[in-house]
Amino acid sequence: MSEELPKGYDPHGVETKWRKHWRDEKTFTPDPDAPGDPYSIVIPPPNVTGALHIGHALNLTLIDSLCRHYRQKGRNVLWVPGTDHAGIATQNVVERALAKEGKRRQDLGREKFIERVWAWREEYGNRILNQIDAMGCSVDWTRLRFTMDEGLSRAVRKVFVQLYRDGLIYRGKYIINWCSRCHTALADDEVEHTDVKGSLWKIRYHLADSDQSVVIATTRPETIPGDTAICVHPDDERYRDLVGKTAIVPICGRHIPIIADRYVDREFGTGALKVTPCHDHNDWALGKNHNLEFIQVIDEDGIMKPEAGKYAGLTKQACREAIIKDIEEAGDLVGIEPLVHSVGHCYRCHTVVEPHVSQQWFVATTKMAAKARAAMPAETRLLPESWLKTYYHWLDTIRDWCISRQIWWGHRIPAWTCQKCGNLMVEEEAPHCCSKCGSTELHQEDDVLDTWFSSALWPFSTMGWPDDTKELRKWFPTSVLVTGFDILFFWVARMMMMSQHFMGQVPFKDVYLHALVRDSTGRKMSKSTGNVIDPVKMIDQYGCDALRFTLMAFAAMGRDIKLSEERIEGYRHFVNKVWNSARFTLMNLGESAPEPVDLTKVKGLDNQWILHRLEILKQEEDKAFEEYRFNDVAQGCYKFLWSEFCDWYLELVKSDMQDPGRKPESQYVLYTVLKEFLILLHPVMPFVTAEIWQALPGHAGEDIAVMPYPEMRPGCLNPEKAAQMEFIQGVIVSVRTIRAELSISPGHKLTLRLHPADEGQLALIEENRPLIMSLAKLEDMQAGAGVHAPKASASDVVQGCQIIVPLKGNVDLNGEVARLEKEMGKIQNGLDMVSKKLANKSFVERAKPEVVERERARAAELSDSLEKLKKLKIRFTEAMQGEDD
RNA sequence: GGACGGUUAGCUCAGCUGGUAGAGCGCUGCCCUUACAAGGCAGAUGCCGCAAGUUCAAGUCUUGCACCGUCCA
Repeated sequence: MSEELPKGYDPHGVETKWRKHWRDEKTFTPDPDAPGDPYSIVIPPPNVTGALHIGHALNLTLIDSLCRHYRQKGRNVLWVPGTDHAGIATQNVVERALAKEGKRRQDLGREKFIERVWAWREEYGNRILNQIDAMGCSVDWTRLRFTMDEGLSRAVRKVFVQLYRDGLIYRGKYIINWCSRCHTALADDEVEHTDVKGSLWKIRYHLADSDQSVVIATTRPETIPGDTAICVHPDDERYRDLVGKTAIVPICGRHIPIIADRYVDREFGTGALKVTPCHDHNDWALGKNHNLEFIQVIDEDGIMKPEAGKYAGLTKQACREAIIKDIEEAGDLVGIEPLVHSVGHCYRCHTVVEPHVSQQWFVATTKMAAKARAAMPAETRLLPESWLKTYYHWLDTIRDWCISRQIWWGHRIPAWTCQKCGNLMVEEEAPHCCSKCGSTELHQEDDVLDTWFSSALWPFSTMGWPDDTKELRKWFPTSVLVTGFDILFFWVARMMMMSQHFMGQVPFKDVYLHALVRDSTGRKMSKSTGNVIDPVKMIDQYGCDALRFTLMAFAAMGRDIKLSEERIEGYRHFVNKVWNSARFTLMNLGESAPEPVDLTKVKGLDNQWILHRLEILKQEEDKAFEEYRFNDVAQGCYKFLWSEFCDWYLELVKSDMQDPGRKPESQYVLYTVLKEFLILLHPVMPFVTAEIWQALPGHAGEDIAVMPYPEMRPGCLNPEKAAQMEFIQGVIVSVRTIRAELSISPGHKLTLRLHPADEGQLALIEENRPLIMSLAKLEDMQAGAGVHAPKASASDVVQGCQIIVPLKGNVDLNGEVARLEKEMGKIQNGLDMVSKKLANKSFVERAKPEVVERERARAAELSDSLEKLKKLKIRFTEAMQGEDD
């Protein structure tokens, strides 16, 4: 027999139990040979150093709901979990730990340091995985992956070598973004630009062989020692005669040319630009185009180099101050203006990024970007579509991708240089000797690859590539990628490129970009602001289902989510409501499953109605999932369960349960509706639904996670019966309203007289007498055209049917007059609006006939109601004046 | 400077292909009616940012403006 459920839902025990069950039973480990169309998703790998934050929680909830839904739909679902090694971030964490011991990584040496990172990962790297589990994610734990695993590392090496041989990876000395704190190069998109208050210094440069001078404007005086030209716009009248002449760099006296280039913005500053090719990306381009000298004056640690002359050894900041002071003393400081300008910062540590010239490895992106661009939306759909433009723009303006990082934790670049002859060898496995001279003195590149380089392979490397695996054949390309829009470039675009190049096809059919989770006032959540909502804490406090449901309910496409703890708390009430509706159901069922009846032939209007509503819900949920309308998925469940199933159906069924003639049918419908609803809700709330399911008679020991989506039952669609139910509900609400507004105690049973509009209504009323009696709390009900209606009655009109509630005892009669007048006012307003429309000739002529017809019908019904209410009011006032009937 | 998004009830937000403004929370009143007080019943609340245009009809389509936000340069 089924056990009785406890009165309130307690998530803790339930969640632990089901998590363990799913893990132990390998419920979510699919068999590639099993039937069913493949459906696959790879997890956006969280950082191993990370802890679950609310953004992950949203991401995981959405993915899990998709996986569970499509599993129900009979698809063969694979969800691959895993983490990435987060080169810079992880190295930073371990270095910080070392620092506490007073050590630097250099003290350990590369090998020992790497060991140390692995040890750290062994100890702490599982935290995020456990948290993924706590979210109830139906991932396949047997296929857990890590970007530094042997298999994935092999994929990285193969890709690197192949791209190198295809001429798409090259090494060269270029200007890149340098973080002097992380001590590594960064890719362009790893630089975050933020507005900073700075100054614009205007400095005079004298011309050689003339007493002329030119005033340039700069935000970075410390780079002056590295100046190798002055640039103006070719059309700028002010400077036209200076072009081709030679200027003298203040302080160091170097002679530099004055050149002209259309790049210069004449409006900015003085319209004259100093050019420092080694310390600015745009100047680098100018330097290349105009064959300028390249002089590097700032080193990798942000210290001035010997090339900076007397300023050598100073920090950038100290140098800036010294230079300004010197220039001012020389009388060449023309002015200082405050300026807000955009400055690049390291996305990992927020240090100001320095453009820096150094030898790095690059991926030539132009060709791959063009292919990735062309694939959307033809082969891969991007949702919401509004991101397409951004995606295109990024790919159109892409520069070669700097992939080398001067750190130790990561995939070491598989390139070896012969120490003897300088031969460069790029190989998947370490060569034993030089391919040219045979020397065994080989040195592998010190740099490692950008973490995103390995992440870019994730959709196929996790499935075993470069081996030809069953997984790849079954599940690649993946069905959808669900991730935050913030990594559209970092990750999505690069996966597209790599997948097209190596797999010959796009990595996913759909990309769904979800929003950012913000705090209730719309600010980004961050530790420093102290406004973070910790999902782990929320799960602990309110249960995982409540958290998931909340995130889902707010996940409207293309919009950020403003979240507050109160909302999660609010949806916990919903979890409890589900729980209690199940308790009620169980109490009204026997010990074994009820005898089946033909659901397309049920007799009770309440049963016909709820089955109809359920059918609609099934269709809507299915469609909402297909269209990634997650909020509609959640709202649909909420509305059905609370406003229809609990508020109406359960109340209606109570009266059925008193009637042996109706009980068996209603028991079976109740049982079926709850069951099917639980399956529909399961993708959003896996735990509570699992727990209830196994408590249902006939389902002990079952796991709802493997139950199929309820079959569609078109025979149960019944709009006519649904409309009839709405009429009955209207009658009940009307009586309730009279009761509430006239302050008649809920305990007091009322008498009801009904004058139906037609025979159909009368029959309907009679058929559903017990339902009305019980929900409207009546002691007596009489319906029919000739039924006596006392003048001293409260009244209303529902779809033409007159509702008459005889008033006895201490009832506020004035209250009823006021109530009637208010009601009539409302109807009059509606009638005025419709009449105005119908009086408009153009409307009647030009609007669609069915629209006009609908308005006419409305007008008729409204004026009918109004007429009836007027008469009822007259009778009522007569009664107040003492006229008996 | 460019791109994108937002502006609807006190708060947070839904409103698809134009046809009587919705939900949740909050608020007010009444109720411990044996599934649930984490509940029930009933109620109040909206120049749908501003302005113009298209249309018989605009929260919905077009344009302009304002303010807020994000990304890119």
